[in-house]
Amino acid sequence: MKWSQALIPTLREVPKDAEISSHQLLLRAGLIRQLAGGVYTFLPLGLRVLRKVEQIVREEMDAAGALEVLMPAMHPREVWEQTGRATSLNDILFKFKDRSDRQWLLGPTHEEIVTSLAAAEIRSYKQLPKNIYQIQTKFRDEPRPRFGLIRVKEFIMKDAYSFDVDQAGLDRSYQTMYEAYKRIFARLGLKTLDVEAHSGAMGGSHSYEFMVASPAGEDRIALCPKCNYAANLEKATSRVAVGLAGAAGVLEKFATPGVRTIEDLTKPPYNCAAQNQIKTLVYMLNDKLTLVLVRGCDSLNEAKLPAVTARPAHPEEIKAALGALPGSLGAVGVTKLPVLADETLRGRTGMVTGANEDDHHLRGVDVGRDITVAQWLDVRTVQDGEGCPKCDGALKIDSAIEVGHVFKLGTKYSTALGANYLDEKGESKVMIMGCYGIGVSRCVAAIVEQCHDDKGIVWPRGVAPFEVAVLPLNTGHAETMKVAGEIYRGLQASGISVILDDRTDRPGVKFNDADLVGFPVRVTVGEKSLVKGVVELKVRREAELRTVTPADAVGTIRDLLAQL
RNA sequence: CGGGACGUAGCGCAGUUUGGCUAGCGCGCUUGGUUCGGGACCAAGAGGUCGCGGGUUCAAAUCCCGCCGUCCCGACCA
Repeated sequence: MKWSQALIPTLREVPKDAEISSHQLLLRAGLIRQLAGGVYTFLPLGLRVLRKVEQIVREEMDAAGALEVLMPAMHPREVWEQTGRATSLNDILFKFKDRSDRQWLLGPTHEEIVTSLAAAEIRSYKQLPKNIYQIQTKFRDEPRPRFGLIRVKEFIMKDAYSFDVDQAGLDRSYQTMYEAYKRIFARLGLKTLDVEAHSGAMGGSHSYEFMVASPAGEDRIALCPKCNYAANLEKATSRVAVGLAGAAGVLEKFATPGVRTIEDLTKPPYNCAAQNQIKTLVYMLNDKLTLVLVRGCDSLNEAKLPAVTARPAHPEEIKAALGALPGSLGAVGVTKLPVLADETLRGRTGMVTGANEDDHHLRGVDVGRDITVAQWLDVRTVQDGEGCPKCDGALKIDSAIEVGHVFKLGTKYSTALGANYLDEKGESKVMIMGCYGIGVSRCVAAIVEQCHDDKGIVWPRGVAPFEVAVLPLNTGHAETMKVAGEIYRGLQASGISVILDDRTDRPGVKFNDADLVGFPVRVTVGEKSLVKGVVELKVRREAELRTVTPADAVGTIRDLLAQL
């Protein structure tokens, strides 16, 4: 490709609407352009990167025995009604009608479609296992698109779905995908953390997310630098140093006019440390009003609640059940409602909690003596610096971008959509599913987040839009153009992707654009070095400048690339 | 959906507080010339519904009302 004939609209200045580095650089390097909030065009260079990512994913999926298909982006609504997700996912669905008023939606994911396919086409255990995947555009009406390509309304995803006869088969399929994912991210040049994820109320036993640590990430993860324990904050646990028990005391009610928060009680005249308070939260768990207790210094992790459906109770519900409003709630003496308590409260004495009477609290609470706890469990959110659950290290909390997810689905969709097969005995059984996603377009952003410097992108070789850029510095100089042209054609002939910057711009422009776009290797052909009989090679991610004779250039570049 | 900011040439911005003649600046773009190893210089140009609609006024980029769009924080996130 000759630069003069390409469409690479690099930007000298940082676009106003871009805050995170991948967004800025993808725009500045001329890879993407925004059409609307969360909707982007991939320009030629961006598309080349996207295709490379896709191809790596495709090769590894194929190698893992998965079968590529292409499912529709538009789905009749009825399929989604069969699993109930037309309703449960309603808010993120793009919906429309055709000319005869039939209702459609744009697929936000494809469990329904692939399971319908399996139900229709797979009948016998002899046809199993199968792993079916696609690379497809997905549509989600995100309430808030943001961060460039990281959270968008239209994006490209690789989604794979495994169908097995039994749990052991699912375990194998899952393991195969897990290993394929490791290879995929390594080839993409992404350093990922595989973290235990919250698998949701419907989930199976295992769910791992592949995360790229980045300040632009929307997920929070807890990691242990010492033993590599890593978990999504929704799931993370920790060793907590239990504070000193307060003096065992007498239960006593005291007036706290105007006090509504834990923090209020930490101030004079009460001076009650947050960790010696009991935070009483009221939730509707599986439609049953339930009290949930954590220490005042902790925050509840809703994902850990043992329920399929959970929502905070409304103030009216709370007032009706406990006789007080949030701010003065407590579990002392409550027997009509189940009480769940975090493990950190076990055995605590001398605690302070609400009295279920507005503007009054209780002190001297002995949790074991005064509160009827139905269930002890871990429902708190891990905080930075707490002990690692697997070793004696300390956890760090970081932001990360989720680029992949492997998940044991179970039979939710196969049951709803009748994906059954006949086993050896002729009995009808339901297929057991796993699903495995990779955010392909999101990976492009994640790679840029991880691979850039102050000059621009530093593409890993495997996904670079071109592996080499050849820069003839003075296009008016015949010898320069002759040498540059020979190297350009030589690289092409060796199967190396190369762009020739034949623009008439000054050298500085070319150097800066090459750095900005981030080609792994740059070849500089200029009069200064030509008189010495050499051209210059520069590896984007290194500072060192090498010189080689034009005749040796192609071979040296091939060697350099092989090391990248 | 709640909170905040912004919307003026392709990009980045000034001008809006305090209404006033032909709406400016830098970069980029076009033409000519001089240049040519890290974003050149000179000269001449092109390019604008000041987000949209309504209102106030002799007069609106500027004031008022409504709407739309984009970004950030939060809520949400199969």
